[in-house]
Amino acid sequence: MSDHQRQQQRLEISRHAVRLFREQGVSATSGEQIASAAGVSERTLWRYFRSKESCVEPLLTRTVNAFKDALRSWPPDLELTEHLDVEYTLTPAPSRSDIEAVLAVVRLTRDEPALRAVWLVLHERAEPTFAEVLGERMGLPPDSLEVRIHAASMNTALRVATDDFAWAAAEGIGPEAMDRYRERLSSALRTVLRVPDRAPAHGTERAESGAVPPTHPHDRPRPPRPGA
Amino acid sequence: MSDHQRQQQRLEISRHAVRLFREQGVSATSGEQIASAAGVSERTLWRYFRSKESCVEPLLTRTVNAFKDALRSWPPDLELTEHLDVEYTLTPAPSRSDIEAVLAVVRLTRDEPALRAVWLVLHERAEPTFAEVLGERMGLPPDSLEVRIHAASMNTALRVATDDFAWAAAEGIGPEAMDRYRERLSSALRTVLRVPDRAPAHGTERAESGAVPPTHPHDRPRPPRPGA
DNA sequence: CAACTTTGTGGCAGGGACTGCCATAAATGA
DNA sequence: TCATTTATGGCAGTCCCTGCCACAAAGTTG
Repeated sequence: MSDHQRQQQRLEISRHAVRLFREQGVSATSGEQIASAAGVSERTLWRYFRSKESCVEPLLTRTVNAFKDALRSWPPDLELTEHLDVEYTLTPAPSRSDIEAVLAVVRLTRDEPALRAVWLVLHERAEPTFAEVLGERMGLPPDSLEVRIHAASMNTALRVATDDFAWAAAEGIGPEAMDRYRERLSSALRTVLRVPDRAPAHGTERAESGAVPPTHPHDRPRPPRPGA
Repeated sequence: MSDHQRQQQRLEISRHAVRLFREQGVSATSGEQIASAAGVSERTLWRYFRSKESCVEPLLTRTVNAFKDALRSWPPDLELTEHLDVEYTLTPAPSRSDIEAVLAVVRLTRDEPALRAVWLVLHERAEPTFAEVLGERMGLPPDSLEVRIHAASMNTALRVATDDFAWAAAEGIGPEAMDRYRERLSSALRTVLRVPDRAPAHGTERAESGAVPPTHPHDRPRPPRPGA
């Protein structure tokens, strides 16, 4: 079986899993349900995914992958943000419904610690790739501390911006939402990369800290008693 | 039962869990073992911890907490790195063996995805605190995108530096190792905060990308077949 | 085409993580 | 001292997930 076929299979399962998670919640969705919805036996489901929650991975990865692709095509003579403005559309590969599914999952991660974990792990896994590109740029080895830090920061900026976007676009995504997203992402990357801004300082893109607060009171060790 | 007592109990269990994880590996350690080692019933173990792996949390949190404390005592007239050099000793609260345990766990996270996940989640949970301090500093609301990004970057820098340290100090930690750690952490934070360096640029603290490479080939979807 | 090997899948059994429920003990307070 | 709350243990049960085996599909060699 080709690697590509396997990926497709995983993606297909992922779509079903996410649909069920959205409809019923994660804990109310059993592995058996996912398996039968995807038309495979439960046994093979566990061969494809190590855990119930990791079923969302193939879909979630798409946001990071889109960024990766954009990064790799980053020409040396351009600002990163400028390049992303034209390149990082996120619309090419994934369909509209896929995007909405991804964003829905991101929102789910707020209250589902296990999903949050796969989201974070998934992002971290992308860091070596970022480090490679940045290392190239900076003329430093990709495994040097400095490059790794920058890569991780970039990663983090991407994550925060995406989180933000997921909540801002909670009800439907129009082109203006996408624009807002790119704008926020650019802003985030700029603060990380500290590219000399043409505008004097801040004041335009931040200010109103609008949108839904994507903070995460989520996890906590979950002790029996919340109060005193 | 006081909150503090509960914390102590959790910490105590955590020590046992980590010891067992180090001795036998995570998967070979059962919840029952942890419970009986800690002298509680399995039932109450699950009341204290939502999962086997999260048992390491109370210990792991100490590194982040130490940083939090140092951050909070950051006087307005000092560079952060200078402040940390004297304040962030990490030795005050936790004992030597605790520190070693923490570092061992951090090393374990390389090959134990579940542990890696709690490590990442734990770090992310600290970001609001960082954001509060930074927001204060920057005169911006703690929930503004810019502040959150900076907080997250700081977080990430701390994580990468700690990871690095855990591997560099794999065999015993002397004072020189601690010094190296602080140095690396300072370096990491400097690249994130981009504080104007007194030295012309780089060239002193990075250069040799020494230490053990703390990259993480760890997770991967775990497909049955690695090759073709 | 036939025999053989390789690879993907399903079924079954089982272990272990985790939860709900109830009984009971310990702590708190009047 | 009694009543109430709170922490714990035991037990049963569910579900996630794995090891094993048997079988089918696909590729390889003669």
